[in-house]
Amino acid sequence: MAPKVKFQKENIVEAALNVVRTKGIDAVTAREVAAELGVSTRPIFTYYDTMEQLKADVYELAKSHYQDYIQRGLAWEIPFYGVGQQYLRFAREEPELYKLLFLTRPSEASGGAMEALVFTQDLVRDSLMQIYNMDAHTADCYFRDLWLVVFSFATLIVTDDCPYTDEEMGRVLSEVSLAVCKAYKEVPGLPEGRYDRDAAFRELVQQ
Amino acid sequence: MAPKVKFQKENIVEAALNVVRTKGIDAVTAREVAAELGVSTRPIFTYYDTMEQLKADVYELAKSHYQDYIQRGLAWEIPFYGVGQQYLRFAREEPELYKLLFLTRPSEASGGAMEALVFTQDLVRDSLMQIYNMDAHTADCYFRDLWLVVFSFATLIVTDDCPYTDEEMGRVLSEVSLAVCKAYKEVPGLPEGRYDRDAAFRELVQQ
DNA sequence: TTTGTTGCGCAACACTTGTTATGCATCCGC
DNA sequence: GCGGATGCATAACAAGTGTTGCGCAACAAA
Repeated sequence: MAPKVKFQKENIVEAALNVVRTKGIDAVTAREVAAELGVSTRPIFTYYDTMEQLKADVYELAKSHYQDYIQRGLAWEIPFYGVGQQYLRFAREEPELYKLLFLTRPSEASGGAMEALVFTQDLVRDSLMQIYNMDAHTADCYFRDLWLVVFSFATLIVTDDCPYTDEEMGRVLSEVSLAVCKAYKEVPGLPEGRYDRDAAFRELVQQ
Repeated sequence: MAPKVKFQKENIVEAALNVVRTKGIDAVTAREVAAELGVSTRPIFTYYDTMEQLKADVYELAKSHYQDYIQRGLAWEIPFYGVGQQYLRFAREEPELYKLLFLTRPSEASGGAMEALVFTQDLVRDSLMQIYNMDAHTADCYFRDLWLVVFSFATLIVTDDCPYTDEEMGRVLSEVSLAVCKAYKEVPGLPEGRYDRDAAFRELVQQ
């Protein structure tokens, strides 16, 4: 009765996400997405009335990729540390998706930075409450410290050549993570000085 | 011999900066800037061959505003703390300029986040070396901690409704600043706990 | 007052965007 | 096979962008 459908909604959203990956959210135009699929612009508008709706779906797909990264971080030996590392990894490997999720205002796409932040905070809070028997408020305070560190690093990574080495970023992150562990677990004595704690952290991880 | 010039280059750059302030850098179009001045688009192109050149000047003007904020921070009782506070103030009062300076890639305008970061780091390093007799590397480490905190807060402020109150941000900032003072000055004993140090900091300031 | 220069308003050009009208070609039910 | 519903390519439209030609009118020198 009708010709077979060549492209599903999924294909279009994935193509649009690939455009974001390579050229950023501003390059997500009807013609650009169509070219990515090797199609005309027509099929896009059989699934979407406006490009805004497509962008909203792209945003959701990007968010689910982000959530995958963070979930994997929870599986690390020290989940608090793992979440931070995975956050940085997301920024390195998917900088344009990072910018879409965290550096654009809600109006332009949907959601906004707050949404992903709250998602992450909920995960970390649950993890801290469960592992360290921490109360919710304290957990949120520690999450805030983690967030301050990794959010800065990640944003520097995606907006410019980051002035800090991966090694330095890892060290600072481990220091913050260690502070959490130290506060709620008896941890082997720390070396003196604020910037030499990574060794102690490695010891802790090896236990 | 010729009609009097109505608009100087300066007027055009300032008008463009006002457009950035109210509608963001993407709204800086020839017609928008002309409307801001109540002129046609023609005068813009007597001073500039392309809009990109105008945007470069706008970027420089925004940077000088930023530098004014930071310079004022150095005049505070505790310059390290003052710089952080002024950085947050800049984000609150000039969010679009902040986004232009710190959340866009170098190619789009000129400069990029690194340029402003290096400028700020130089100022803070000099200040720390002078006041606390700190060596350059240590000063940069402390600057890094300050930067991590305020850069995260500021970026949250301009990209979304920040989940942290001004009071909480000020508290964390004072905590970081206090760590600097504590390391290089004998400071009255700190209350226990990682998140109650603002009282001690206030004491310090009152001395 | 005249004259020549030239800043600027007007309006056009080329281009890119979202969105849509048209018509071809496909392919399921018969 | 085959008819018709319909997915899709083509190409157009309107709106918005940067940029530029045209011509008026202002104004300093004569």
